[in-house]
Amino acid sequence: MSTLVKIRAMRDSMSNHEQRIADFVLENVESVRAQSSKALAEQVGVSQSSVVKFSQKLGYKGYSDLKLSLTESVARSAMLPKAIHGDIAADDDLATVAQKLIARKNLALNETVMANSEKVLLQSAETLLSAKRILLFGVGASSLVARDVAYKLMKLGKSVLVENDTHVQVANAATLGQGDVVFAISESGVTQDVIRVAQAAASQGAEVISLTRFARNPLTELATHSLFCVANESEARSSSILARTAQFMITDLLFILLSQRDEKANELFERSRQAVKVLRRDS
Amino acid sequence: MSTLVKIRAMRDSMSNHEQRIADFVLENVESVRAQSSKALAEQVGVSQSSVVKFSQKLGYKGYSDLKLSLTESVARSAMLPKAIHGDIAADDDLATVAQKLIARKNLALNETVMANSEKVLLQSAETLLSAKRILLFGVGASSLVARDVAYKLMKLGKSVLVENDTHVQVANAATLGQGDVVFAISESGVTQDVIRVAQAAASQGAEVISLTRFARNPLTELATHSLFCVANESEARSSSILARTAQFMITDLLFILLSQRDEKANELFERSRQAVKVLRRDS
DNA sequence: ACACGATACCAATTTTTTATTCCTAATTTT
DNA sequence: AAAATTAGGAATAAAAAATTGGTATCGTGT
Repeated sequence: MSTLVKIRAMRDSMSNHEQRIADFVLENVESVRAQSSKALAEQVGVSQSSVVKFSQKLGYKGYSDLKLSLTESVARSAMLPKAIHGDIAADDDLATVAQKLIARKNLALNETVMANSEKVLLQSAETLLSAKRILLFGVGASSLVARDVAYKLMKLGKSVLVENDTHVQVANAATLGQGDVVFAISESGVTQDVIRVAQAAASQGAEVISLTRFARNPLTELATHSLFCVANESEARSSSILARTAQFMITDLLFILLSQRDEKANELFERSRQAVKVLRRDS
Repeated sequence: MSTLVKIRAMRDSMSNHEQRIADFVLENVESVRAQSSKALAEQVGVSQSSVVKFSQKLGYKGYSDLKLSLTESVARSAMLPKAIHGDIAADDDLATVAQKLIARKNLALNETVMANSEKVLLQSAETLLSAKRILLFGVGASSLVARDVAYKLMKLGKSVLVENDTHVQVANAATLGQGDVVFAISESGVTQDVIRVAQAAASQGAEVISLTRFARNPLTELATHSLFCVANESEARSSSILARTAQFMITDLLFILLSQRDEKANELFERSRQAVKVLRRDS
């Protein structure tokens, strides 16, 4: 669904007419696929050139390119396990809730993977692998994800900094420089604390990897590598369950990539596992 | 793959030049998708009109239509669950790793739900709902899950204790009594620290909810309500990714059950969300 | 073997579609 | 309020696709 996700993500930063095109496309994907730019323009009530410009603004070469990519994503998403639609309702019974939750998590996982470019993922992995030091952080719920990544990176023998206190974070960031990496996690991408730290680090020459929702936001602007989460968290009830699920998808994926790359990984990992085993027995 | 199948099926009943076009398309699906009829014609060494006729003979409106349908089938087949089975290998490429990871997470989610009895899940929810105080803990990676649950319970207005330091945990447990609940998370179910705390709490009359791997273990023996995770973590490489995924499945499920039950939940939750929003804007 | 119809194929042309350019109006910035 | 940037459309250029018309080729029946 990547193209549709992209359109949805950029919708809010679009102009009047562009939004109208976006809405129409989102509503009528199927019919758009078979229409020419002129026909679409007429239906929406804008000029043909606007449709072409809309396509180009989304990053496509032109309208044909958009259409191609649109059919591609539609075909892709049609192959995904059909999720039970509709939000989890207050009177759903346990089995239904469980089923819906699984379906939604699954959708978040799939869409998150599709929302990210292979290139950026691989580059991020390389960057982390060759980093001298890695500063991880996130605010609120994301801080747990940051901490999880930190544990994993430690297992790989990386030098890692995690810290909840934002003041300490800024202080830490100030000590970073060339060859160091900041991994910033923020669902919204607008949290000031995170931006401040990223800014501090970037200005010292450290690389910044961001993990945010799939939309333009201040954090991605700062980042050297932007990773994205897709979580269609329509209702408040679900808290940030899906956002977290999506974040972990990316961090887990990165971790696996790192393990694959780092030849010493398995050895070191095994050693640390043994150490824990010993501890467990002793205590 | 339907389009490619169709081409292959009709290939034999085609004329000389048409077969040449068919062969080229079958060999170079990817590049054809981006080519115009003229370009394709040149590559194959036939006229542009032949390419159009070829498309029409296959049942498409024209060349563009064929191209669209071609990308569609390619996308479809790319999405087909390829090598779902088998571990993630060191030389799997990114797409494969992602697919396998999703498949494994999905399996963990489903099996975890199936491993738990509805009754225990519902009882656990009720227990948490009516608890005076809730002490949460887990060791290592599980401690993050505990913390996540703590955040969510706080949003619901529950009185929660989370603590990493095991000594403090024991001290905390000692203060618990009738009406209090311990939520203990431990993948193995044998970690001494966890058991000690659970024991202390249980002896004071507090209820114990355990979340462990799906097997008999000391912790479930102690627990009033035993919840289980299923994570087929065959290889070391995956670290505790699947275990964590499974643990979150259960805690997320519990959280939703609680939200459903607690009428005040949405209101309180909304309030806390607003508070965070304000903070964000100020800072 | 030859004529007949059918099909294959291409070049040229027409039609359709797409992309660009250039201009105006609106909006934002200074 | 002036300047600069941006949104959007009309007109046009460019490109691509589809049709046409005609010749060559193939197969079939006589």
